[in-house]
Amino acid sequence: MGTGDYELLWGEVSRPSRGRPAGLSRERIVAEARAIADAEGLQKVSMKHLAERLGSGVMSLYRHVPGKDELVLLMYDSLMTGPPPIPEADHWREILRGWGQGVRGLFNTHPWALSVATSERSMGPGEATWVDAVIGRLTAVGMPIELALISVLTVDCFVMGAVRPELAGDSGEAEFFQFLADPAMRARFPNLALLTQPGAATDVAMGDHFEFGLERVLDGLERHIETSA
Amino acid sequence: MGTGDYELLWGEVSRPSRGRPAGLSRERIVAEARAIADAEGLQKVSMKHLAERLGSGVMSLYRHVPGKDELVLLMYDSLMTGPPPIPEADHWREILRGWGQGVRGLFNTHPWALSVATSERSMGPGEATWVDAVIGRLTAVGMPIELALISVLTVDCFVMGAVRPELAGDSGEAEFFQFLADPAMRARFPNLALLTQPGAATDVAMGDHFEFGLERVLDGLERHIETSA
DNA sequence: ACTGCGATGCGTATGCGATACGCTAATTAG
DNA sequence: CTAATTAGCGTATCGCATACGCATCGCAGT
Repeated sequence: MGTGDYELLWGEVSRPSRGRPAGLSRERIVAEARAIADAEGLQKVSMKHLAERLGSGVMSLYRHVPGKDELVLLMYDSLMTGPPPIPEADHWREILRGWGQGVRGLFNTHPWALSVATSERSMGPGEATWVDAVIGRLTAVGMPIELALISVLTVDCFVMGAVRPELAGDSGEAEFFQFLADPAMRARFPNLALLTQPGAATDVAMGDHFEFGLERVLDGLERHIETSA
Repeated sequence: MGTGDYELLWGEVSRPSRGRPAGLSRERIVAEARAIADAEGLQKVSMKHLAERLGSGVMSLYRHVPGKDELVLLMYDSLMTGPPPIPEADHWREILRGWGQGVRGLFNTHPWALSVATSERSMGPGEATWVDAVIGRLTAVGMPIELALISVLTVDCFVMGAVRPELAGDSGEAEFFQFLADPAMRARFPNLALLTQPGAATDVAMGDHFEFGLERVLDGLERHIETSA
């Protein structure tokens, strides 16, 4: 992966005038694959299943995408075809907050995207468009461009990390600490046990974990800006 | 996954006195699988390859682990069998910094672990031990326990997000912005183009991205503590 | 020792997913 | 009308996880 993906993501899709015209298209394949992933999970995206949905033969797909792995990369980048989540605000903090929440929303809408995002890959046109846009907006409101880049990266890092527990299930904590039902385990993990005692304010903390963490990251950036100035 | 893993991770490994004694053991299988993953990547961990390494038949493995997916979970949790990365410090900030760096080191030593960590899963005994330990240490130096938990979660989120680009390759930036070699692309992404201009201080920023981000997160937590007090 | 239960080791068979190859069908340039 | 060119896709292959059932091995109880 890594290197060879460049051609795939950035190469142009040729549309020859000669020869048999294409019924399928890379666009349609990627869109249908995304529909499957959204509805049934990335695991259910097989070339066979995909071909059935498209009403075509399995091997026909290979005329439009090099292979399964590459298809997944295309699926991911196509998520960022639309407008980036940049709020109409004039303060960097609000812009980054909106950006972070937008990215979170993306992963919540397309849970399969997280595993793609956290795999080794190179940046595609969609992602580049989005990143370029935020950075442009941040510099427009006065943020130095190097700081803008690293701030976006930092926020993204936090968001990707923080989104995982959300995807694990709404119940969250209940299953997360399931083992603490056993008294022996409460003795083995006394601190975790404290947190699940009746009366502990953990529920609130866990529920708002994303918001809390994001604000802390923004606080940290703010302090850095104040200190540097 | 998710729910059914509980028994696997927390259930006791029976050692019956009757019947034929086991030559293989779950422990040995997991250890060998980890060795393969460390050396050749998680993708190369197949039941066949693993069995060859262990000098056993493929199906013998299934007497000790339920299946491949479960094996991977066991591999991950076994990473946290040793002592947690908690520095001998008395200030929460140093403790969390050391913890964050330690977790980062874990993922750098075992790159395959990141994809497991970012998949949906439940907490195993190893991870529980580590988390219990940090939280205990943080409360010991005066941090409220709810804050300790959410701070650890926040740091973990950042670390997991920030570690990915590191694993992608040492070159990092060069390949990351490969498409910007094309003048047409520099026009299409003007802000990213600025960042790769000769003279831009991006190299430094990207290189220290982890350290920078971690300090920002810690700054954010510090401000929150000051404000709350 | 002897025997039989209870557990392990593992060969074989199955089924699924990805994909290489090569033939067939559909257009269009000349 | 024909040759060139490209898309559609059936068939075959290969790797991988794993269900099933049999053979094997030792200890427990006699």
